Amino acid sequence: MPATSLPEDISPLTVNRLSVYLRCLRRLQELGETRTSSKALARRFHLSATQIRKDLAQFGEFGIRGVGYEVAELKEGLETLLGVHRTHPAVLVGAGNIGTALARFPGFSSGGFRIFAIFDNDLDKVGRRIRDIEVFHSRDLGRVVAEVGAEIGILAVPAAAAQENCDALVAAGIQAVLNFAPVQLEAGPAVRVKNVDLLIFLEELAFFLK
Amino acid sequence: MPATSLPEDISPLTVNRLSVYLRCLRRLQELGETRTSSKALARRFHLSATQIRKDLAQFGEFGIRGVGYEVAELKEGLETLLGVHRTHPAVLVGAGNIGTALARFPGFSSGGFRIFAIFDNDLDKVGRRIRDIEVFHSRDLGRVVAEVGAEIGILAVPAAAAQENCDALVAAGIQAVLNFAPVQLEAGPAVRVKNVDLLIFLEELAFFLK
DNA sequence: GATTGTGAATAGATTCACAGCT
DNA sequence: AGCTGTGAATCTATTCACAATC
Repeated sequence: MPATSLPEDISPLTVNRLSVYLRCLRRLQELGETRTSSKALARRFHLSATQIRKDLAQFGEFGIRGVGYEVAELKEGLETLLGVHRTHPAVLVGAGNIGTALARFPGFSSGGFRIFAIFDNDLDKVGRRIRDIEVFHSRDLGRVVAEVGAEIGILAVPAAAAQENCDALVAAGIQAVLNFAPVQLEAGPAVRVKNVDLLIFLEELAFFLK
Repeated sequence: MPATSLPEDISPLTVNRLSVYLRCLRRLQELGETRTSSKALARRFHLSATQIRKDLAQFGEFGIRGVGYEVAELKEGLETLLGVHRTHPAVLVGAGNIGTALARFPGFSSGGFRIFAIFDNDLDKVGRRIRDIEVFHSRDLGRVVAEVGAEIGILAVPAAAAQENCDALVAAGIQAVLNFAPVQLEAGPAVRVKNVDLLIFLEELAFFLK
């Protein structure tokens, strides 16, 4: 029986691993497996069995001692924990290369997120649609964010425009920002910001090249 | 005087922060600042002054006690440490949404990386060019990777095709893989893999929404 | 007999506090 | 006087080892 209580201090590292576990369970379900164990998951997906158990233990008891975990049950438990059992409304700011790719990315819609609007200040793009999502002018950001009740803002604008667009998102009441621009954004403490800097990923790889 | 010695056990966390510091220094240089200090950096970019010093200390002495750091000198030191003082040859596998956006992304070329070839198995795409980079058929991956001497492979293919393409990259002698597919890849211990899963980023944000 | 869940032990990362330079 | 570089102290994360359960 999943308890799904929500303790206060959970590390992002743990949360990221929960996402990984969720992927693994979805994969097992595709393969028709109905039951698993921390050891089986660890072996197959190169994880740590102890860590899986410790991570889950923070949220309740998901397994049966001596037996293991019910795949469907644990999967649903993780979906609930991560909050992807419902769909989160999001908006995308920036309809350039990366923004367009994100708008077309099918994974979001099937994974608990939906982009309801795109913003750009290029008048050639305003009014067009990317995958059925309308592109609005940036000046309408506040209004549209409120209308669609967006919780998450995805920032895919040039570095120089990132802070002002972040400010606009925050002013419009957004709660979390996924930022693809290579700048350290300044948002209030109430807004969670996650930075995704493609160059930093490559630089990490470059560092470890011998 | 930068020592730029290379100790053996450096954490990826440290390396990512070095990348952040490098961005900060570039920004200061744009603004015409010629000298800075750990405290000044920390205040301006919301970092930890002690941590900046500790991170740098692992690689030598970059500053002057009582004075601070020379912006240009520290910037170059970090570029050398991260290995971006030279350009790393890379290839991109997958010319779909994300692959195309990556190929067009100007940041790579200006940041120490260059994509020399794109691979796809869609014959409609083979032979075309994206931003002057030729799209080859995936069957030519081994030959072309060897020809251009690619060190880094960027994987932007569907999940189901990720492992086989990773295998092909590894067989061709690639040393590091940046993987955008939502799968835990199996590469040898000699190959460094960095996973970038957009859904996991959003799930982290979703978790922390109240 | 097998596996979970967990306190204790270990390893790793960050912060503190100050000696050592300029 | 002010800042770097660093050992010591603290905090965080992971792993070990085993009691509890099926």
